[in-house]
Amino acid sequence: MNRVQEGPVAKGRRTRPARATIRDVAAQAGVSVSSVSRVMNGEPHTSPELHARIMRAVNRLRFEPHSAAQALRSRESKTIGCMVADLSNPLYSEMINGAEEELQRAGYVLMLAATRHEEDRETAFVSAVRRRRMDGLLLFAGDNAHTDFTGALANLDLPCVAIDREVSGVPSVRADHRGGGLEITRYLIGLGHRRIALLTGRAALLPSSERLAGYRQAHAEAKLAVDPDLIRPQTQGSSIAFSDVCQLLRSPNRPTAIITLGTHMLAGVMDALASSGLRYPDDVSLVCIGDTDLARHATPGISALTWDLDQMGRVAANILLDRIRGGDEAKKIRPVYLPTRFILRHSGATPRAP
Amino acid sequence: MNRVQEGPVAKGRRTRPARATIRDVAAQAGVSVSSVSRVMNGEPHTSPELHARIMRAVNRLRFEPHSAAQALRSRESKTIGCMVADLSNPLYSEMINGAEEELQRAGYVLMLAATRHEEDRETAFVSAVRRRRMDGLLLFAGDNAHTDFTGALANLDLPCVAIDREVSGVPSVRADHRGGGLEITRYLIGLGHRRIALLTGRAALLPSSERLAGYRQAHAEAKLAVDPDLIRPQTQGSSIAFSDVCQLLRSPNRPTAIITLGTHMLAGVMDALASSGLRYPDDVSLVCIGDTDLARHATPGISALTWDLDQMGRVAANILLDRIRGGDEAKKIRPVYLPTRFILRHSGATPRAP
DNA sequence: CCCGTTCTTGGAAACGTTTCCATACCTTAT
DNA sequence: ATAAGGTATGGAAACGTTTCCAAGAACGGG
Repeated sequence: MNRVQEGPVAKGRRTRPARATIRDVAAQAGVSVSSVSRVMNGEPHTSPELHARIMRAVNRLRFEPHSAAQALRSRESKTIGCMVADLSNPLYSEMINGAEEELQRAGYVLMLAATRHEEDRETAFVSAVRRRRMDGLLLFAGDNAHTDFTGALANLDLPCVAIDREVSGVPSVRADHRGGGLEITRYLIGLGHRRIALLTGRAALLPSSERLAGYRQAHAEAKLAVDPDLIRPQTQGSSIAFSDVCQLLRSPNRPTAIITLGTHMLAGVMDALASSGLRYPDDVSLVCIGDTDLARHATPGISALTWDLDQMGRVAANILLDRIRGGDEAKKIRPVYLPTRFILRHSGATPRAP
Repeated sequence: MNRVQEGPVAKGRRTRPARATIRDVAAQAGVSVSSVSRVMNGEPHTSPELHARIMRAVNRLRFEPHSAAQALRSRESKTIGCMVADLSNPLYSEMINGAEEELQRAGYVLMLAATRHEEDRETAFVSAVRRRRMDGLLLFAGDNAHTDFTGALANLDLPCVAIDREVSGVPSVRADHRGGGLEITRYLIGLGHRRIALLTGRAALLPSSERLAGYRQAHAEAKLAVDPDLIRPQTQGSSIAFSDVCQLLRSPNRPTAIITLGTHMLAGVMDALASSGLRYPDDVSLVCIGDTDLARHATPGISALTWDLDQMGRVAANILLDRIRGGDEAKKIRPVYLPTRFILRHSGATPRAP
C-alpha cells in the first residue's frame, strides 16, 4: 500500500485534489476504518472520545462518504425513482413538488424521468431503476395499455406507489375523480341540461375513465341516456379541443353544457366558443376540472373541480417510505382516496328554452 | 470462493432471487470477467463470436450491471443534479422538461431537488452532489445572496450550467430579460404612459433585476424619471400582488400602466383591478411577462413577453454535456442569450387625459 | 524465417464503503 | 475466583465493476 500519508492533497499541478476517503480519516484520527464507519452512521457502542476524535478528522479533511461505495456494500441507494409522462403539466409538477419535499426530509433523492407516454422510455426507466438499485418508485398517471412496461414493473419486486393510476399489486393514491365526475354531472343535470359534453384526457388514464364512470352514473340516476358522441377523450392539448368543440357546437343538437380539463384544454374550448359566437353561461354552461388561474380569472369565473395536489404527492411519498421501511402498513394495497371539491362560480346556467 | 454455480436462483424460500453479476455471466459464457465488461461497454477488440456468446448469457441471466459498482470503479455516475427553487412554477418545470429530454438521450439521469429558496436546502444539495459524485449540475434561477451556498458551489469543481442566474465562473443560459423589459417599457412609454408600475419577482433573482434595468433604460432614453414607489419586487404569489396593486391604484397619482409577471401575479393584479372598479385597457394598460393561458384567454387578451422555455432547458443541457465531455467549448463561460418576443394583444391603450 | 505490431483474451488489483468476526477489556452474578 | 455477558475497538472480507498489465495468437515486412 503506497498510499500518500499526507492526506487529500493534489499530486500534480492541474489535477484536482483527491477527495479524502474513510481510510484517510482513520489514519488522521489514529483509529480503525470500521470505527469511522460506525461513528459516521451513528451506531451505538462508540465512546465519546472516539467520536470527538473522528469528527475532528472528518471536518479537517472535509470527508464526505462516497455514496456509490455505500450503495454497493449496503445495498441501499437512498434514491427514489419518479416516473411521469409530462413534467410540464402543472398538475404533475405540483404533486412532484410535494412528494420531493417529503422524500428529501427522509434523506432520499428523487430521480426523475419524463416518458411522454412512450413505452420505450418507460421500460428504459424501469431498467435504470434496476441498475441503480433504487429503493422505491413513484408512478404518476400513465397508460396501462403498455403491457411491456407493466410486465417489467411486475418483475421489479420493489416498493412502488402509483398516483392516479392503477397498477396491479401496487398501492395507490387517487383523487376521487369518479365522485367528482358524479358531482359536477349531477349539478349540470340539476340545472336542466340533457346534453353534456365530456372532454376529458386520454381514455387510458385512470382519472379520465373514473370521471367518465361518474358521468355515466349521474346520467343513470336521472334515467338519461348517454350520447357517446358527446364523450371526447383528448390526446393532445388545446388545439385538438378547439376543433373538436367547434365541430360539436356546429351540430344540430349541440351540447348545452361542457365539462373539460382545466389545463390546456379549457383554453381551446374558450376559443372554440368565441369563434362560434357563443357565450357562457348563457349559450353553454361550463365546468372545468382542475382549478387554474384561467378558470379563476376568466369573466365570468368558471366553476371548477379541484383537489389537493401537493397533499397528494406527500401522501404518496409517505406511503412509499412506509413500504421501504417494511412497516406494518406494508401489506395494504387498497387505494387511498383524496376528496375532490367543487368550486361554484358563474359559468353554469339553466339551458335556454329551445 | 463458495459461490453457487447454478446462477441467480433463490437460496431460501421467501428470499428474492439474487441478481446475476458479471461473474455469473462470465461463468455462464465460459469467458473471463474482463471480456464481459468489454463487450458490455462496446469496446473495440472483441471478436464477433465472443460477443455473441456473452450476449446470449447476458440475456439468459437477465444481467444488468450494478451502476453503483460502475460508478465506484469508473468515477462516473451518469447523473446530473438539478436544483430549482420551486418545481411547481410552470416556468421552471417546462425548462426542466426540455433539459431532461436531452440528458436522457445522452444516457444521464436527472436528480432533482427543490430548494424553496432556503439556503440550507441548497447547501444540503451541494453536499449530495459531492457524495453522489454527480457528473454535472444544472442551476435554475436562485438567490445569489446566499453566500454559503455560492461558496460551496465554488469549491465544487464540477461542470455546471446556470439558467437565468449568474454564478461566477459558471456558464449560463439566459433569456434576454433586459431587452424584453426595454421593449415593453418603450412600448408603454410610446403609448404615452408616464407612470408605469413594475411588478417583478424577487429582486435578488437575475430575471427581475435585468428586467428592471431594461425598464430604467427605457425611461432614461425618454428622459423620464423613475418613481421608485412604482417598482414593486414581489416575494410571493398573487395575494401579495393583490394588496400591493390595490394600494397602488388608490394613490392620488396612480400608475396608468402595469407590467407584471404572468404566473400567479397577473391573477392578483386582475383581482385588484376588478375590486378597484377599474378596467383594462381603458383605465390601466397591462403587459405581462411569460405567456400563460390566463394572458391569452382573458378578455381582452393581455399582451405578453415570452421566450422559449423548452428550448432554454435543452440549450442548457447541451452546454452541460459539452462541458462534461470536456469539449473545446469548455472554456467559454460567456452567457448565451435567448431572445424574448413581445406578443401584442389588446391590453394596452393611450392613457386617458387626466 | 524471424521480429515487431496489432488484435484478442485472461488475471488480478483497484474503487471506498459496510459488516462480520475476533479480541481485549470491563462488569456482575454465581 | 471464575464463568458469563456486555462494550469498545480493530482486522479483513466482501460488494460488482473497470482497468491495467501480461501473454498468446495472428499478421505482415524485410
